[in-house]
Amino acid sequence: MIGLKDKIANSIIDFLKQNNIDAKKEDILFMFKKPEKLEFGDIAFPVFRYAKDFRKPPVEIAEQVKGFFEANPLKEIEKIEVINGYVNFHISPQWMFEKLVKEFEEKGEDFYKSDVLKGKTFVVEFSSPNIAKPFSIGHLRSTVIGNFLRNLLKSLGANVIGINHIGDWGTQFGKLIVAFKLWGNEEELEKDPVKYMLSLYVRFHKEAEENPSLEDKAREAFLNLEKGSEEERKLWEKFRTLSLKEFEKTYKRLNVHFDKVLGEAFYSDKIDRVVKILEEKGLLEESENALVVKLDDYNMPPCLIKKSDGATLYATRDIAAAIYRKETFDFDRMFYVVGSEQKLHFKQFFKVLELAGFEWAKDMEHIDFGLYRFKDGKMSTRKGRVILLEEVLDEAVNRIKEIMNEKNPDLTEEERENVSEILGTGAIIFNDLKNDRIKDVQFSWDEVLNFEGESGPYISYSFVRCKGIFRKAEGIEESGKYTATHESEIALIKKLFEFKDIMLSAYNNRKSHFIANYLLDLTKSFTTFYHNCRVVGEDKGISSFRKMLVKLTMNTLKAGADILGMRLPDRM
RNA sequence: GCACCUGUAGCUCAGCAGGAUAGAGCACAGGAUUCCUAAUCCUGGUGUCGCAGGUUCGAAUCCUGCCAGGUGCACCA
Repeated sequence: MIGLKDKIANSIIDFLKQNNIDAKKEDILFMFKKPEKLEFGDIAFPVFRYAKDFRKPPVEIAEQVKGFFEANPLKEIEKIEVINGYVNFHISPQWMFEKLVKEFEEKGEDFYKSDVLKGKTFVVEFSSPNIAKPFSIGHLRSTVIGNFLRNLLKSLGANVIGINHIGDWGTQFGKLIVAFKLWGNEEELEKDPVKYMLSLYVRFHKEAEENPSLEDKAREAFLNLEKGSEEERKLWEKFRTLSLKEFEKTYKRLNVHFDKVLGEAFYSDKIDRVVKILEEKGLLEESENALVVKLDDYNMPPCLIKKSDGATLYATRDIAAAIYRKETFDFDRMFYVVGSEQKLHFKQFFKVLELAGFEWAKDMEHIDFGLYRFKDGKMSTRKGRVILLEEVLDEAVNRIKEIMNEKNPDLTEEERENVSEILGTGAIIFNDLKNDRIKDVQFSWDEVLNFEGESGPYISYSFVRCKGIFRKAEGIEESGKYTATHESEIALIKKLFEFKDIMLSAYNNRKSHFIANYLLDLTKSFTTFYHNCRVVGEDKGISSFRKMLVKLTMNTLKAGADILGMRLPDRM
C-alpha cells in the first residue's frame, strides 16, 4: 500500500501545484486516513484544511481533486467518491489480488519478508529470568514480547541478536547461599531445584524479618562470591546450572529462541574497566561511602556504581554489558524488554553512558511493559504470592485437551496430545501479546482460559479451516485469475493486502498488539468468506480463485503467528 | 511530596501522529448444522470516551488544571 499511497500523494501534489499551493509529500501522506467503513473505500484524503486556500467549501475542493484524478487516472484506482470533505479512493481489489499472488509466487512462504531493515543490527535483551526463582507468569511478558520483536525484526530483514540476560548475579545469591548453608538439603535440591530454591528464598526473607543480621551475612556471602571464594562459587554454579536446565524446558514450550545466553555474571570481570572509564571522565563521586554518578542536572537521583562495601550493582553490570555488546556486535539499535517499573533505572544508565561520551547511548531503548497483578495487589516472589508459568501452561493445555476429547474424539491420542500443547501454549502467548504492552494485566484464570472469541485458538481455528479446505480441494489448482463474485472475497483481499503495512507500524511502535489485532481481523474476514463462499464444488474458475484466497489467508495467518511466536496445528 | 504511566459499554480491551454515525470480545437473550469441522456464524443495546477548561472549521485523540488507580524516587534487580 505504501508505494500506492506515494503515487496518489504525488498526484495530489501536482493538483495543488496547479492551484499555486506547495505541499510536501510527507504532509500529504500524513493526511491519508483509513476510512472507517469498507464502503467508503480504502484511502481517504480529507481536504478541510485547504478550504482557506481555495476559498471554497471542502466538498467543492474534493470534487476538484476527483476531477484531477479522472483526467490523470491511475490504474490501481477503481473509483473515486466524494463524501463530505473527503476524497475516497477505492483501490482495485483485482490489482491488490494480483499483486499478492505475484509476491507469493516469487517468494513463496517468505512472501511477507522484506528488507526495510537490511544491513541493520539489533540487539534485543529479553526474558532475563532470575536464577533460583521460578519462572512466574510475570516473566512471560518480557519473554514473549522480546521473542516477538526478535521475530519481527528478522522478517524485516534485520540482523538480530536476541540475548537472554540471565539474572545470575547479585545480593540475592548471597541470600540463597546463606539460606542453603543454614537449612539446605542436597537431595531435595536435586529433586525439584527451582521450587526448593524458592522455598529457601522465602524462608530467608521470613527469618530475616526476625533476625536482620541475616541480611548482613547475605551481603558478605555475595562479596565472597564476587571475590571468587571457592565455596560460594561452587554453590552458585550448582544453582545456576539446575535453574537453566529447567528454564530450557519452558522456552521450548513457548517456542522462544535466543542467540546468546549471557548472564550478569558474565560481565563481572568487565566492571573494573567501567569504573575506570567513569573515573577518567570525572563522573564518579563518593557519596555516603558509595561510588555514584550524580544526575541532579537531569532531575534524576544518582546512579549507584559501587556499594559502600565495594560490591557492584546492576547498573554497573548493565553499563558493562552495553559497552561489551557495542564492541562485540556493533549494533545500530538495542532494545531492553524490561518492565516499566525499571524505567528510571534505564533513564539513569543511558544518561551515564551518554555523559561518558558514548554517542551510541541514543541507540538504546527501553521497551517497557505493565505488570501482571492480582485483583487485590501485586505479585511477589518474596512472599510466595506468584502464579507459576508452568502452572498456567499446564492448565491451558489440560483445558484444551478436555475440549478436544469432546469435540474431536476421532483424532488419535497422540495427535490430541500434540495439538493441545500447541493450542494451549499458543493461547497463553496470544493472550499476552494481544493488548498494548504498556498496560498492566489483571491476572484472571477465566480470562486466560477463555478460548472463544478473540483468542489464540480462534486464530488457530481459521488456520485449521484453511488446511481442511486444502485437504478437500486437493484436485483443484489454485489460480491467480481474479473472478471475485462475492463482497466477502473482496473484503478478504483488502485485509490480506494490509499485512505489510501492519508489520511496519508494529515495528515503528514496537507493539505486538498491532499484529495480534490484525490477525483477529483477518480471521473475522476469513470466517465471513468461509461462511459465504464455498471452494469445493463450484465452477472451476471460481474454485481455483477461491483456493488461491485460502492459500494466501493460510500463509498470512502462519506468517503473523510466526512473528508472534505462536505455533499453529493442522487439525484441532 | 516529586516524576512517569493508565482512565473508553456491566467486564476485558481496540481506536488516540485531530477528521465521517466511537468499535470488538466476554457476559445476557434469540436463531443457524442433509453442505470445506458449530472452538463458528447471524440478530438484538448499551456509552457524561474520569472531570473542567483551552487550541481548532472539527477533540476520545493535542495543551493546561484537577480527580482516581498504578509504578518509581541511593547501596534489591
